[in-house]
Amino acid sequence: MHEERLLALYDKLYASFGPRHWWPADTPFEVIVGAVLTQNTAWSNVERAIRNLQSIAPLTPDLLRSLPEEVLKQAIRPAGYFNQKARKLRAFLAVLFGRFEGNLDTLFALDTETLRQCLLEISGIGPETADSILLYAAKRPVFVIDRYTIRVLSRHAFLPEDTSYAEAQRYMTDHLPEETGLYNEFHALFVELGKRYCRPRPLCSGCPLEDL
DNA sequence: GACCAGGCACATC
DNA sequence: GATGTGCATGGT
Repeated sequence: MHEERLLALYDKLYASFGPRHWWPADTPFEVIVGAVLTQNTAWSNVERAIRNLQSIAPLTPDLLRSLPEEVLKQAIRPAGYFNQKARKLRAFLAVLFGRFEGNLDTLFALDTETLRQCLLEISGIGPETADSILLYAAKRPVFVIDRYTIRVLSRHAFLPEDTSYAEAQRYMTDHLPEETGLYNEFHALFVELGKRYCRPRPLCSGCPLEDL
């Protein structure tokens, strides 16, 4: 029942927007950097920050770790909260180099639950950032919830609008087949709908889901 | 100028 | 456990 309606939503979104080809990044490490930089920030601003970093050298853990504090901050400045985000990226690198030889493959060798806990212990990485890394960088079947996901699901009466992250996540995984590819596309489609039509104001103008 | 954006940590009740 | 606040840039 819930599953049918969710899949109907998915089909309608997919028919409207097509495959989103997420995450918009060239490497798993770039996914991680983008996931931190996009916290409460428009993606267009993150793109500038990532371009700035790439203009210095290919975006790798070693490069990022080698950058002086001020150079890093100035590069990511367009993404906002640059002091905090510089610290968050450094906190991730400290764990990556301290415990996993600076090697993402070594970090990603952990099982999904252990990896999620490991990420959540890093200051600056919360549930959405951790799950984005799990799904889009490590390719694990973990459903990512974000502001748009909750807004779309509540406006279309799947969930109350004050639903917590964990509750929304469980709702999705309880009512969908556990498939990385489905979770990947579905979340990306939520974001696309959210950005285009499901905004705080005006509410739902021209939304392609009106008859859902 | 107000509002919004692919959150999170921390303080406080 | 719920609620409030600071963090910062750039587009609409």
